[in-house]
Amino acid sequence: MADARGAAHHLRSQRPMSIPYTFDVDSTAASVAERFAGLEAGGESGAVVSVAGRVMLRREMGKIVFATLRDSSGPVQLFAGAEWTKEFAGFADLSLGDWVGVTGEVVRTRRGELSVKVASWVLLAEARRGFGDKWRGITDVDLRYRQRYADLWANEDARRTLLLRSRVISWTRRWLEDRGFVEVETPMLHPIPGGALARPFVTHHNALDVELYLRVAPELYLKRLVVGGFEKVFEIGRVFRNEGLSTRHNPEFTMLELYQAYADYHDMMALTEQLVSGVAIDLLGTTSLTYGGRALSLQLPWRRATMTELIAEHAGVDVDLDTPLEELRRVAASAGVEPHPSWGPGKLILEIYEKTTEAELWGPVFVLDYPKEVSPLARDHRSRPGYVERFEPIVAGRELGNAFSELNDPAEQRLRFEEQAAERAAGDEEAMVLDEDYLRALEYGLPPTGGLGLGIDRLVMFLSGAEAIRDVIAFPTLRPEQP
RNA sequence: GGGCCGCUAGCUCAUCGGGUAGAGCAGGGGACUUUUAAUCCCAAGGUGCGGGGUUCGAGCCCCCGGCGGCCCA
Repeated sequence: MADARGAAHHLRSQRPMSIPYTFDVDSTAASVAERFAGLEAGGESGAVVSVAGRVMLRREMGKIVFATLRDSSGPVQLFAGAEWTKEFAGFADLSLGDWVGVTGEVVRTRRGELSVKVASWVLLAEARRGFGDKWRGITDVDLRYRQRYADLWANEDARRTLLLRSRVISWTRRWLEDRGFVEVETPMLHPIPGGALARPFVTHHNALDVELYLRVAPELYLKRLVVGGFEKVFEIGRVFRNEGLSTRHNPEFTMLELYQAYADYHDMMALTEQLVSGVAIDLLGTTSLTYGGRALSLQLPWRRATMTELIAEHAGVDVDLDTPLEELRRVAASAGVEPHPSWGPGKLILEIYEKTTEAELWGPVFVLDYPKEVSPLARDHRSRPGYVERFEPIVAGRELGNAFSELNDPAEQRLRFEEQAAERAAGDEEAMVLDEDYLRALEYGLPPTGGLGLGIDRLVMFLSGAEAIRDVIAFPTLRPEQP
């Protein structure tokens, strides 16, 4: 047990003190600050409060001790003195990180700091490990994510970001419900992975003895619900994609997907820009953001431009589906793409777009009209043969989502699935698998429907200024710690 | 997968032409009745990521591996 002893070496010794099961809190740090904002320096309010939280700083000066307590609302100073604080010596012995409950009068010190003058206090939990450098916090990136519980206390930004995430999700939910959308929950365990071009995680159900897949998207189930009569549905939930980790990718992330009957992708664009600019206005008070040191305006309306137009703008080449394959391959290759022989013009154009254009698109822009070849679930464009009515909203060079006028013709959907099967056979592990039950659902009749998927993590990223997806996820996926 | 950078006390970081390591904070002891990262004194704290090699001697140089970061694919 040499290791255990070594690891425990820096742990503080346990103090014999009984920990109560509850503590009656009647005020938060923020409420104290608000309620007694008018108290003058040296003033005594006469009001007694009970607060609880963690000791963040301590200033000990003999017969008196100042401490900074923080609860989830913020900091407040504690002011203890040998003459008025029960068990003063114990209070003076508190360590940074200890949880305490405190009762006392709200006063303002001579130096003007609003304080709770500790009459009595109780230890609620002992911090047997320190929270790192009290000024610099924890900066080791790996340590921050592995020990998020410590990071969240040590780094205010980390807390603020997760709080914003919570507000974004709750705001979105309310906003959609106000517009008549109904929240639903669909399976996370899929017998057939579908709804996105991505590699799934595989798992096994023992009782049924079948392979199941963690969902890569809820899409196909949500559209089944539209078939079943839910005209406006949405789901906010986790999806899982078996891909690498990066600043922008976590294997599990949160998607908003919504479907609206009788609507098309133009309606989805309007909804997207209203939702995103609305959440910014309501939660941040502005549509003028800064991301990565660069201004980002979410002001409406957002630009709408086709993929081929944008490629022409950014890569200086005119490409289209009737461009000779050889030329598309040449353009792709000169953009640094290694064209696979099985790729048709649509896939080549998409690759060219992703390589030359996407990252250059800063300000919100709807990239319209994707090649049918790469969009197996989107409906044919009403006037551009070979394209579908699909768009991706791009913000700060990243795709924020994906939307289309949904393909609702079961025969056409079957053809698309068969093309996917061919690509899968050709080695594309991200290609979709034919889903007979989904086709059966379409045969019952899916009305014209607009669908949208929005990446909540990415939305929170640019609203919060976080440059890594890990910052907006409480517990991002990490390589397991070595024992 | 490739390139670059990093890994030293619980945390944040130093050190040197190769001579087996130092500070701040935290934690421990002490002083101090209005502090704001309080201050001051004392003591303690290290398998320098792991393994090889070169060398009289390696935290430092070389090789292999591990983990992490950034960039690229």
